[in-house]
Order: sequence, then C-alpha cells, then structure tokens
Amino acid sequence: MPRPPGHGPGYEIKRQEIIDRAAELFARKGYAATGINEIGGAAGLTKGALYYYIGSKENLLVEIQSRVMRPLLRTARRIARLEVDPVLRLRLLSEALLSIILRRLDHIWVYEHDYRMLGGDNRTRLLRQRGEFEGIISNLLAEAMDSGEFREMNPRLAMLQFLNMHNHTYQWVRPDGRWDAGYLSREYCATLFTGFRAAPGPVDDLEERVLKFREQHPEIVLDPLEGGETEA
Amino acid sequence: MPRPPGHGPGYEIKRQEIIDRAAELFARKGYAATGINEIGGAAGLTKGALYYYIGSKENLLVEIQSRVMRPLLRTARRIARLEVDPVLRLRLLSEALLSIILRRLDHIWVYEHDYRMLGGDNRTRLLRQRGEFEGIISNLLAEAMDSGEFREMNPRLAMLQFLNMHNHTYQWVRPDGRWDAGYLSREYCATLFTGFRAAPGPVDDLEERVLKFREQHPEIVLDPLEGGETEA
Amino acid sequence: MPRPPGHGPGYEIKRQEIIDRAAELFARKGYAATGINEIGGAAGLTKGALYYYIGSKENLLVEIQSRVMRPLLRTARRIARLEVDPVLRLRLLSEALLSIILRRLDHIWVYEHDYRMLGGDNRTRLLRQRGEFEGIISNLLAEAMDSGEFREMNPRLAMLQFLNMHNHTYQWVRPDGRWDAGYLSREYCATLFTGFRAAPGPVDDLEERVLKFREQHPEIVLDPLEGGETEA
Amino acid sequence: MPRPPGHGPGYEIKRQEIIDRAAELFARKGYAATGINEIGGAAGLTKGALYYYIGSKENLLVEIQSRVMRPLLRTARRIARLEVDPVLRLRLLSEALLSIILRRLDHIWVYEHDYRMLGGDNRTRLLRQRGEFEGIISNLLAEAMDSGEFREMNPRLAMLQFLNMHNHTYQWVRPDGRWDAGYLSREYCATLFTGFRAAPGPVDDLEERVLKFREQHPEIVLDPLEGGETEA
DNA sequence: AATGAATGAGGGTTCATTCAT
DNA sequence: AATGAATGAACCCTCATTCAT
Repeated sequence: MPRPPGHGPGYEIKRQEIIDRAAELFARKGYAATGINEIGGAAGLTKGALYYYIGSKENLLVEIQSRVMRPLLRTARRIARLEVDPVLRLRLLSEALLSIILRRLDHIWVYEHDYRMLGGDNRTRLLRQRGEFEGIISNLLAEAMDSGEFREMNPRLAMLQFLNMHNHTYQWVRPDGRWDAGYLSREYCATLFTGFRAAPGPVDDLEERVLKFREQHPEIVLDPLEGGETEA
Repeated sequence: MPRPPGHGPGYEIKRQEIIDRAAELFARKGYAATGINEIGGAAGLTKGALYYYIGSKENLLVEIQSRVMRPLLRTARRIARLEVDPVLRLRLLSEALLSIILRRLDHIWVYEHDYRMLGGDNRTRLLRQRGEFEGIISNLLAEAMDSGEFREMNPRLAMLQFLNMHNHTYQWVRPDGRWDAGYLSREYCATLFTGFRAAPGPVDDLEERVLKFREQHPEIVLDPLEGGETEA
Repeated sequence: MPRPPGHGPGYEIKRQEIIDRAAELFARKGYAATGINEIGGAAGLTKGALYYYIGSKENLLVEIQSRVMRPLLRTARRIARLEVDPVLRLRLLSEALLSIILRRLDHIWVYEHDYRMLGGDNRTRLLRQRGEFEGIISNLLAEAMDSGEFREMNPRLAMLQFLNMHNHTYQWVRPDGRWDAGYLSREYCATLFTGFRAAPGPVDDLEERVLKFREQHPEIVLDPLEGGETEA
Repeated sequence: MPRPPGHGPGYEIKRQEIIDRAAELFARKGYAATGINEIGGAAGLTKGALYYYIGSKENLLVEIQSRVMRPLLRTARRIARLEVDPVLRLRLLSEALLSIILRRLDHIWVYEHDYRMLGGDNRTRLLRQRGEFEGIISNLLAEAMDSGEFREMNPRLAMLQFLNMHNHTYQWVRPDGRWDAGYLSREYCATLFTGFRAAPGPVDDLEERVLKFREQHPEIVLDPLEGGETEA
C-alpha cells in the first residue's frame, strides 16, 4: 500500500522493518496501549518520519493482519487443491497453520487480539478472509465424513474444534524452540482425528455415567455461577 | 484511599451493575480502548460519581477477572475432590468451564484478552490462580493415564489441548442459545477423550502417509512463509 | 464564626479539633495540596459531616490565621503598653513571638506559607493586622532610638531585621524541645540589640575592606548571576 | 520518555521563557494552586505544546530550584576559597545571597515555599545542596570565632541567625529598586557582625533586667497562648 | 448530628496526527 | 527522507462543595 508517489529504494525495506517492530510492541502491550512514539523509538525514527512510512497507526495493524492472512490463505488454498486424501490434507493444513503461529508469534498475537480494532472496510475484508479459511477446513472435514473416514458430525462444530485446538496455541507457546510445528501438529491431529473417526471407542459410555452421577448426587450443584457454598 | 467506610444499601448493587456495563464495553472494544467516560455514560453516571463506586479503572478489570476466576476455581476444586473416575471428573469440569464461558461471555473476553493490562500484584495473583486451575486439570489427566484409561502422553501437552479446545470457544460462540454448555461439553469430550484413550485407532498410519507424501512430492513446499509464489 | 443557628455542646470542641488536624495537614503538605477528604479522615468524619462544622476549606485557613494573629496581637499590644524601657519591651515581645512560633509550629507554617491563598476580605484583614504588629515593633524601635539606646537607623529596615530574624525560625526549628523560646530570644536579642546599639564597634572598618578588596581584585566577579565561569 | 533527541535552535530559548512564566505564576499563587493550563496560557502555548517543552510540571519546579541553587552554590564555593579574612568573606557571601534574592525574586518565592512539593530524589538532592550551603556559612563563622573576631557561640545557631536574617527578605522586599543588595548587605552585616563580635556591649545587662521585671510583676503573663484575657 | 451520593469543573498527562521547512 | 513543533481531543482521576434524608 505505497502512499507517496515516488520512493527511494530503501523505502519498502524500512517500511517492513517498522511493521516488524510494531508487531513486537503490539503483541507485547496490545495495539491500543502502544503509542506511536514507542514505535518510532523502536524503529529509530522520529514521529514525523514514521508517518512518512506508515500513513496511520491502523495501517500498521492492517499490514500485520495481512502478513498472517495472506500466506495462510494462499497455503490453505494450495493444500485444498492437492489430490490426496482429505485427512492427509487436514494434517498438512494443521502443520502449516502451526508453522505460521510458531514463527510469527507476535503477528499472531496481534491477529488474534486486535483485529476488532480495525475500522469498517478493513475489518470486513479480514472477516471475509477468515470465512474463506474456515470454509476450506469445513470442506475438508465434509469430504472426510463423506468418504467415511470421519463419522457424521455437525460440520461447523468439527471445524470449530479444529480451530480451537490450533488457534489457541499462541496463548501459551513460547518462541524458544521447545515446541515445533511438526510435533504439535502430530499430537493435535492424533487427538482430533481419532476423536473424529467413525468407530465408537471405549469411553462412549461416558455420557451415561454423567447422567447416572447426576441422578445419584442431585444435591451436588457444579454450576460455577450457582453459588453452591452449601456443601462447604 | 480506601472506599468510604460505610455504604448505603444500593451501593453494592449499583457497583455490580457498573461492572456489568464495563464488562460489556471492555469485551466489545478492549480494555485499553474503552474510556472511563463511556463507562460512565453506559452506567448513567458522571465521571465523578463513577469513581465513587469503582476507585479506579483497573479495579474494574480486577473485578471482572475475579468474577470469572473465583467461581471457576471454586468449582474446579470441588470437582477434583469428587470420588469418581477421573475421566468423569474431567467431563464435569469441561461442562462447568463451558457453562461459565457461555454465561459470562463478555467477562471471558476480558479475562482472555486483557489480563496483561493488570499491574504487578493483580497480575501475579491472577497468573497464580490460572496455574492452580491448570494444575487441577493436569492432575486429573495424570490420574486417567495412571489408571490406563488414557494412553501415556506428555501431561502438559494434554492439558493444553484440553484448554485450547475449551478456552478458544469464546472467540466464536454467541450468547444466543444456539449452543449450550452440555452439548459442547459432550462433543469436546467425545473428541478429546477418544483421542486420549489408550488403544490406537485406525488413523494411526496418518503420519506414515505424511512422510510418504513429502517424499513423493518434494517440490511442493507448503510452508506458508516460504514464498511459494512460483505456482501462482 | 458559628454558622448553623443552634449547636449542641460538643460543636465548638469538635470544631476546634478539626482545625487542629487541618493545621497539621496544611503545615505538612500545604494548603492547596491538602484535600478535604484527608482532613475528614484525620478528624474521623465523613466529608458531609465535616462541612457541618467548617463551612468551607478557606474557613479553616482563616481560623488558623486567627489562632496565630489574635493572641500575638493581643500580647503585643499589652507589651507595648508596659511602662518599661523600650529595649526591654522588645525583648519581651521577642520571647512572646518565639513562644508562639515554637508552640504552634504547624499553625505558623500555614500562617507564613498560605496566607496568600486567602480571598479578598480575609486577606485584607490579615494584612491590616500584620501591619499593626509591624507598627508596634517599629514604634518600640523608634523609642529606643529616641532614647539613645539604639543608634539612628532606617526604622522600617530595623523592624524588618527584627522580623526576619524571628519569623524565619519556623523553617528550621523542630518541636522537639531542643530549642526553647527563652534561649532563642536571648540569643537573637543579644545579636540584634548589640548590632543596633549606638556605639560603633571594632568591625566598622569592614565596609572599607570590602571596597578595597573589590579594587584590588576587579577581575573576580562574585555576582551569582553573572556567569563567572572564567576562573574555573 | 526522554526529551526528543534533537531540538531546533529556538527550543531552549522558548523553554527558558516558559520557566520564567511558570516562576512568576508559582511565586504569585503557589506551585500546587497553579494549573498547567495557566502556565500554557501565560506562555502562549496549548497544553500539548507546553508538554513538548517541559516534560512535567515537577520538572518546572526542579528547574526553578536549580536556577537559584546552582549559581548560589557556585558563588558560595568561590567565596569560601578566597584568601581573605572570614568576616570579609561572610560579607561578600551576604551580598551575593541578597543579590540573587533581589534579582530572582519570584524564583526565590518558589524556592522557599515549594521545595516540599518535590518528589523523592529531587527533594533529597536539593536538601543536600542546601546542607552544603549551610556548611559553607558555618565554616566561615567557625573561622571567625577561631580567629577571635567573633565571640564563641553555638556555631549552628549563629549560622541560622545569618540565614534567618537574609532568607526572610524575600517575604517583604519588592522588585522596585528601592532596596539594593549592597545596602541591605551592609545593614544586615553591620547588625549581625557587631552582634557576633567578641567584646560584650552596653546592653548586656538586658537579661538581668528581664529577670527583675518578671520578679517584680509576677502577675503579668505575657505568654500569648496563656489566655491573659483577664486584663482586657 | 451526620450520611451517602452526586455534581461538574478541573487536575496533570498522553494521544494520533499534521505540516512547513 | 526527515525534522521539530504544534494541535486539540481525549486520557484517568481528584477536587471542593451540595443536599436530601
């Protein structure tokens, strides 16, 4: 999104560096709580010079969102088009998603936290892109259900489970190399896809046991908001 | 400056109402981007009167965190002490957690997003409480592994999967009654606990197929950050 | 200055106690920087109740000024009327002044610092009273000059020297009993009255030496605001 | 947030002008009672622009204190090092002190009144500097006593008398040229040094007369706080 | 004799942004 | 390509005071 008509050769490089610094700061302190001054300081520029590169604070946010969304969507589209088993495609998509989460951790923080700070158009566009990404996953899950690899489920809920599992990772993972995308993807997919597969497993009487427990202990209220101090 | 020693009967009621309004606003716009003026306006009070009730903006944040953390932790402790199978206890905990997420949705938004805005002591205390909650889940998972109901897994990663699945729900669920805690808990636990159970399932050759795919298609780079524009 | 038409017996007592507490706080933190809340807290009253006793914050200031000015002026008038030597009367006045400074130290702080916070009428009245006090001293000094005990001086400057010496004491004296009014008065008067007395003393060539020093060292500039870094 | 790294040529000039205006206002109304808005108005700047120059309100106070303390201390050190008679040095110091009082009258008001508004570090530093200044005077007085020019006195009390006499001047002197530093210094030093000199003078029976007066008139209570309304 | 609640103006400070140079 | 200076709105918070009860 170049604004002034003509730029020198270093323009885009410096611009990208500023966005990097901004992502770090936004991730650490939040978009709203980070001042333009701090960004300028981190990038070694005065406020005035900063505006030559960025146009506005919200632009920075837009760019950071794009840096996550654009490669993610591009890769998701390519994976979706591969001519292999849908479960395998989901597994590849899982790893691609985790890969970007782990390597652009601060961008992801901003992406997950501050997308609601975007104004009208920017926000709409982002939500449309997220919708497309979710659609790709839903389609793959539907394919796996159609082929009998996964049991029949609410497809939207299955997609949401997939995203819950992956997208919340940014909250606790640290960029210290202790976790890598391949390992996490293996583990997540082992859990999810076993849980999604067709044959019922040995824990399937769990819901009956829940009901029985509630019948036998009607006095125990486990609703967190119901008080329940009586048993103390 | 401690709150005045005595309050009228309406004080606590109004105070709670203010916290409610603040939670709505913080959830919608973020803590840092919500002004004290807006909160006053939403509560029908002038700024001065507002401060008679709240003491400080951060206090509001603390109260909102407490309204999530206190009942959650209390219920989690009670469930952990029940003398039933650990898998059943995890299922009950799942439902309790989802119950609070669904019914205090805006509090959860704030809880998940803005805890980092808390200053020193408040933050430390909150993190300690979160640690305790995570410990309870870890212990239940460890019990289930010891009893052979779940296979041996990295206990921390299992706990994190459990929390990923549940805690990300606030991002997409709407308080419109379309989803209820019991249903979501059943579905989440069906997926997770089948995935966690001891016997390997029929998708266990997935990882071999991943490796094979990569061998056979070394030219396909699926790393989102590796460029990969060549195929465009 | 009782305001409500009828009071119970404890009214004036409590009122005086409030003024005491206010004087302490004003002395320690300054009038403008002390809040009504603090005064209420120190007096064990809520803000509302406080106003029942004091009427306004400025009223407190007026009362504190009066507590200094009224006894001081009354005593000064009595001393002035005594039929003894003016130097003796000055000595008695000195001790009376120091006595009130030492025993109402916090009132004096407020009296010296914050009289300029008084609004129109209150301020005018206070300045008139101060003028009367200064007049009493001036008259005594003039009497002493007329009688030949003191040499002829600018009477206003002599009075100002007398007041400088005494009134600045509050800045460094502590209410710990290390200094007492009698001792300080003896010392101050020994210095002042010897200095004021008629006969020139052995240091009277000092001014000549000052002039000679300046002639002999014209390059040494001792004016604090003249730079003078040259000699560094 | 340090001041921006570079400033234009007018920056320091404008900054000094702002400090001037602030000193006037602080002197007239007191530091705590003067608003940032007023300062901005007096300097012809909006609040935002004002902060570009000053950083904080307390900074202004610090600068004003420095403008008094720095030249005063520098000059005092230079005078102390002169190789002339200690009494002459005291006389030069007296004039330097009065010179700064008369020419920076509003700064002195602030210096004397509002140093207690300084926060921790700034206050500590200032008090240390005041201590050094007092030490210089004490040393000169001690030298004069050792050389026999002054009689033996409590050295701290002698220093305090010197400072009382000089430092209280700001309370009544007007910047109208009616008084000048040389004249005041001559008069003050004439009084003080004659009072301090070795030989006892003709008023030295004053204390005996005080005692005799009290014996002969035991019914006359001259303590300002002892009631004494009886004679009214 | 005292309270709890409210007001509204003002406190000091930081904000994102603009623009002439 | 970048700066220093300015703006003006908004920031969170505290103030002295009032008044029905």
